[in-house]
Amino acid sequence: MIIFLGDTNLKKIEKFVESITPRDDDFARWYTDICLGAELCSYSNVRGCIILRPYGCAVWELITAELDRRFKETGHENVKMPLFIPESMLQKEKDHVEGFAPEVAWVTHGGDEQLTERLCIRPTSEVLFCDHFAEIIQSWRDLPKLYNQWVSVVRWEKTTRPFLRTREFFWQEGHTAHATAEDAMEETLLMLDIYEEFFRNALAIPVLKGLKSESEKFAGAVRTYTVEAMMHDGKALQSGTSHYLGNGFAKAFNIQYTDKDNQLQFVHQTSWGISSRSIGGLIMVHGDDEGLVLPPAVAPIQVVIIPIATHKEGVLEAAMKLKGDLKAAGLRVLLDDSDRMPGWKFSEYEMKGVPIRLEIGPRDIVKNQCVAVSRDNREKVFIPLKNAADEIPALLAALHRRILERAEKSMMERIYDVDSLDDFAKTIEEKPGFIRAPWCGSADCEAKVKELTTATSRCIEADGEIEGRICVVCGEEAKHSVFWGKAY
RNA sequence: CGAGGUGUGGCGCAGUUGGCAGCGCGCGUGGUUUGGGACCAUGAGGCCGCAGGUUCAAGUCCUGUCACCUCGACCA
Repeated sequence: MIIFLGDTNLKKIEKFVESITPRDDDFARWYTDICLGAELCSYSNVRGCIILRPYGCAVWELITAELDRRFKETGHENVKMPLFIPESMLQKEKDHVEGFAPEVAWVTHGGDEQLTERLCIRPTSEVLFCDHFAEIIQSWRDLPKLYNQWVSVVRWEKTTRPFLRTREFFWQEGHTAHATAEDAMEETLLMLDIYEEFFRNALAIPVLKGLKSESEKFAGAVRTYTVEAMMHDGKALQSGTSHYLGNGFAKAFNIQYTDKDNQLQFVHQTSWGISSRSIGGLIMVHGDDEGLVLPPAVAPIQVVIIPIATHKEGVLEAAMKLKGDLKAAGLRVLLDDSDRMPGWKFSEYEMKGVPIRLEIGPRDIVKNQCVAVSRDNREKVFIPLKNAADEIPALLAALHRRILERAEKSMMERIYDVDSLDDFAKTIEEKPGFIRAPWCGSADCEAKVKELTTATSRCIEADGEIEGRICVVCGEEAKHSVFWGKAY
């Protein structure tokens, strides 16, 4: 049988061939297609490492700028610690070294010569900061020390995915030392709040905030708090953590100060971090079948201007004037006057998640207007050229609100309350999302949930309702209300 | 770490029984186009992952090795 296809069908087929994998057909492949297609990153020749390409790097730089500003506003200072940790130093805190040992990369040689002591490539820098704190802290007047660093760290992961789990990743790690446990706890919670605020207001990602269970907490911490986001496929992404370290590290590293009564005291510490993994979150929360959708705060290009029929009288001039107006208004603008077809450019910048597209062609110039199209809903509005600089910021703000609201609705609608383990297993299997269920607090029950459902405890709900409720596993009195989910 | 898969122009792939290394996209140049991924013409681009072996002859067969991908196990 011979099938004749009309022009329209041929076009559709061509487009289908060139487009990315539909999100709901194969989420994992869709994710990878976006990472590569939006030119965020490339695979490198070392397994588990990625090359951050200019566009992806620009997103990361905007993320770092947003966070760094918040850190500075709350009195933190940036430092840079070395890349290497001597093996003996790493081993000073027992829980810590046990937690990280399986994924540490080692340097054994300098040139041809074997080192007398192996050097670990930092998987995190607690011990480096501790060693340094011990040296610089003597008096209560030296406290608090509020440090942060922007570096990359290495964890020799076995299964890797771009941004979500790479062997080397970029992050910030805050490390602070305080006179009292109360001060350290206050810092721990302050940074957690800053993370939550950052995710909402910069990345338009809603998060659940809470305490990690004993088995999920950071190696060496007394308490670990987390912000957890829900991805489009219902899985959880641990997006930022804030640890209250107590004085365990201080004792291991002898970080002491003299208080006002001339007594020697150990400091109380915190550490907290957000990584380039958050870019993966951006993709998986906001992206759609056309590609990435970026919230304006971290969009390297907030507005792309696409002139139509650039050879026609006045088009390019009007586009350049528009670009100048928008730049003067403080927006990040790109004018694409390349000789690509307009349709090609539309698809390209949708793939890259540019929030607003402005079209300006001969028909608009006659009317002294341009066409603005929002990335998330493709809504078109006509804007008089002289008003563009005033009206675009409002469009950007509206886009941020819409994608945040949509993400919030999507998360809230997919948190399911269950009261039995059967119901738990059935729900997590049939309805991707989070489970909220009471828990007695025992590690055995927690492990049993994981074994039966593959879901792990994500965090303990702050003011969870547990009055009169029982643990979904053992039936004992519930101590906590816990959010559970399958996690990246 | 276990199972599977893949290595051939920049990318995606084909390459039969061993016999001149090809196709699509992309890229360069010239021109026509331009409101949802244009078209014509004309060019450039290769140690077939790497190392051995068999053969008159290897992208193709054999042995080894390396890398990457997917799914598991593991993983603050």
